[in-house]
Amino acid sequence: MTDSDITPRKRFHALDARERARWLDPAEAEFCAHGFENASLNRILKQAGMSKGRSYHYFADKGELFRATLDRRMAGIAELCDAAVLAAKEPGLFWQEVAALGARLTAALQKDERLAALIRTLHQERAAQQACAVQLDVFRARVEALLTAGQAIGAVRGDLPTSLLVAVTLQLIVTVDHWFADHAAALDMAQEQLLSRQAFGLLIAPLIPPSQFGDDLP
Amino acid sequence: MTDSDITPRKRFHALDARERARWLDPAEAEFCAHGFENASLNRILKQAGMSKGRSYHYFADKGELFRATLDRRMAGIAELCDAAVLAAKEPGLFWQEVAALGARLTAALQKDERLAALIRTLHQERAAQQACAVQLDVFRARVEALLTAGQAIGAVRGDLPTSLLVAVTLQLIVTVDHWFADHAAALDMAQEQLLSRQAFGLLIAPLIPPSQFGDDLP
DNA sequence: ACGAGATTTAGACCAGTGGTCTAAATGCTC
DNA sequence: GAGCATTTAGACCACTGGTCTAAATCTCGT
Repeated sequence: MTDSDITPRKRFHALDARERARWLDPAEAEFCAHGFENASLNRILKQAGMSKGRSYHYFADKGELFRATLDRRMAGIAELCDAAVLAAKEPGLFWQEVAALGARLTAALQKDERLAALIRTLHQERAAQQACAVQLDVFRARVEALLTAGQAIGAVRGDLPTSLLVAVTLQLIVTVDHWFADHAAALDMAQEQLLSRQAFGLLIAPLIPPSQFGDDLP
Repeated sequence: MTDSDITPRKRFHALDARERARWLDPAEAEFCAHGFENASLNRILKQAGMSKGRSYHYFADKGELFRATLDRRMAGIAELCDAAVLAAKEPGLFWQEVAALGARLTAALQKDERLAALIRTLHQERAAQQACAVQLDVFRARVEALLTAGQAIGAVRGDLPTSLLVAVTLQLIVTVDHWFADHAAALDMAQEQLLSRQAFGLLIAPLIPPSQFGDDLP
């Protein structure tokens, strides 16, 4: 059989984990250190001792290598997102489950510095977002399902398009995360715990049905 | 006098408006069409009929050219931000002034498509943000002053660091703006007006003091 | 064990990037 | 018009991600 219908991605996937790490370890180091656009493919290749030809045999382009790097780190994250939150039948429980979910993800990111760096790159660079469009859509769909479930039981406001609420929520998550990353050094642990509890309120404030607070706005 | 203490920026500033436009018009077209990083300096130069040497005589680097482009478009925006909002003495009036300010800025951006494109680039590309760090800090300071004034009269929650509220507010502004830019085509004017009123509530929700709504959160 | 055919690999090469530098042209003043 | 500072053109640099060819290697039927 000719290789015309075998994508580089599949070829890479067929390699064993040991061999894949020979690519992904240097790539991850480079992407974490320089982000996506400023990462140099040539530098990665030199570091990994691989040639251009080999690279484009296994990865269609730079984006595919980034995606593979991210995929490896993301393994094990999916199982943190259990479905309990979708089953909640009243707002109090719903938000409690959301808070627990958020805490789990936050803890995972705090433990895995490399993953946090990759995700921050993904957040900051449009080119990286294009490279990972599929994964991002999956994540977006997850958040959308969550918000829709919240709307169904009246925990989330239903007077605005879901896509707008999703966009706002995603941005708020990364913004708050980013702020904590920037200011973590200046906080002791007690402060950080207190703040992150309050920051959770910040996150969900735009989602609360507007009738719940006094409408003294123009 | 030798030119060792004259910066490229000053040299460009000394040109008359007619001459400056010969640089800025092609630069603006390129930046609007391709963003910052993907804009090609060589293409701009070819378009403007200028040489490399001349370019680096007037602009230290690509970023300085982008900054000059943005500066020209931003002239006239500052006067839209009058100080009435800072003088408000009770929450209702404060939010009313904020809404008016937001409406003015939104209208300005809707009228000036090029400015909107440049600002969107500024929002999306880290490299552009670094090039315009000074202007961004000025804007951040403006928002911070506004929020501090709001906190002083109890219109804005005071239980979280101002810098966090500033970060969240800035991101929400661009996110909501972005959503509307993406979905404007699918909305008729009446829908858009209604939505943008509601979206304003979305914007300020994280800023409202938390005691104002029932704390049924974990 | 061998040779044909497919797969994998190395790395020269490409058009492009932002930025530097030299040397000529130009402008300005005495 | 001489002499000097400023301005200008564009060759050149190291580098980018990506393409392509030709050689090496591997696989497999005999």
